[in-house]
Amino acid sequence: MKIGELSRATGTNVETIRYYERIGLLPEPARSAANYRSYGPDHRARLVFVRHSRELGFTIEEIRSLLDLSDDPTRDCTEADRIASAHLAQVEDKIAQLSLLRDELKRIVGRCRGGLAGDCRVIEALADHSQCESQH
Amino acid sequence: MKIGELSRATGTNVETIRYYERIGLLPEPARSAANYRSYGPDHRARLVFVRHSRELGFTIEEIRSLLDLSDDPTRDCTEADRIASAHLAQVEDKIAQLSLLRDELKRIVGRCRGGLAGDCRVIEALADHSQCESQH
DNA sequence: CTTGACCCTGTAGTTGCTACAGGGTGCATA
DNA sequence: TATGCACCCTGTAGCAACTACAGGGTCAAG
Repeated sequence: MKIGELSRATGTNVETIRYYERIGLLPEPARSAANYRSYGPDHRARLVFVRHSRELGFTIEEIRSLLDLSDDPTRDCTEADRIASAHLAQVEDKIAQLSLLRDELKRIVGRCRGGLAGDCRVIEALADHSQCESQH
Repeated sequence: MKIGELSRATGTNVETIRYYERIGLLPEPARSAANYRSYGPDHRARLVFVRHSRELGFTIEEIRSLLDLSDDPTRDCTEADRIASAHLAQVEDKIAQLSLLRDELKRIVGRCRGGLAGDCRVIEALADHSQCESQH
């Protein structure tokens, strides 16, 4: 299949596929006589793996490690679990941090009475960290 | 005060202060005879405003608008409330999205029995989106 | 007089793409 | 046969919001 077909089959931008190849996440595919990239089911499966991992928020480097593991089925797989666990912890941290942030924003928003900017509670709150209840 | 003092006073990297100046978020300060930047309380207050807004996740462009409002106290301030509300909505979206993600990751993590990568449930789950319960 | 901490400008790197510019290929239609 | 259009190629530059140098100047203490 050509790059456009792979793009449609996986919901991945054509430019992104070429980018993944450039950074070595996808192997260089065979080329047609016209120098067009030609992909098979293995390429497709690998790209699906990459996209799915990206959707789950893994970084390119994490995905690289996960691909290395999956390329060598004789390796110990606790490493994969370690990467995923570390990522889960990061996501949970991020949620906690955003929740604090949301609470502060809620307190700030809606204090506006529609008056002049000079009296605006929103702007005042941004200028003065001590009005915040938490370390965000 | 010199840039290093302002840096310590606000917990902002020196390079970041110069960056804010370059993109027009902070005004160009006066210079000493040795061409050192020289800041006063107004600069400091403005930088505190910027940093606090950044900590709350506002983009530079949003901060630019908020600073414009705060620079002209006769303007209507509903705009400030609108920016903050839109940002709050974005944060809430992000939290919801990360929560889905966290749930999927939790299901994936810990399925590893410490065997070989060839049988790894973690890697398998990443390769196969259909094992997921939600659209993430 | 030298050491070290600070300051300056300008540029390049980071992450994960995305968007051209400027060209070539391949197939259907007039 | 011409020509239009969708697709493909490479290479480079842009995005956000910084961060990290390189290569130089300034200043006070010992």
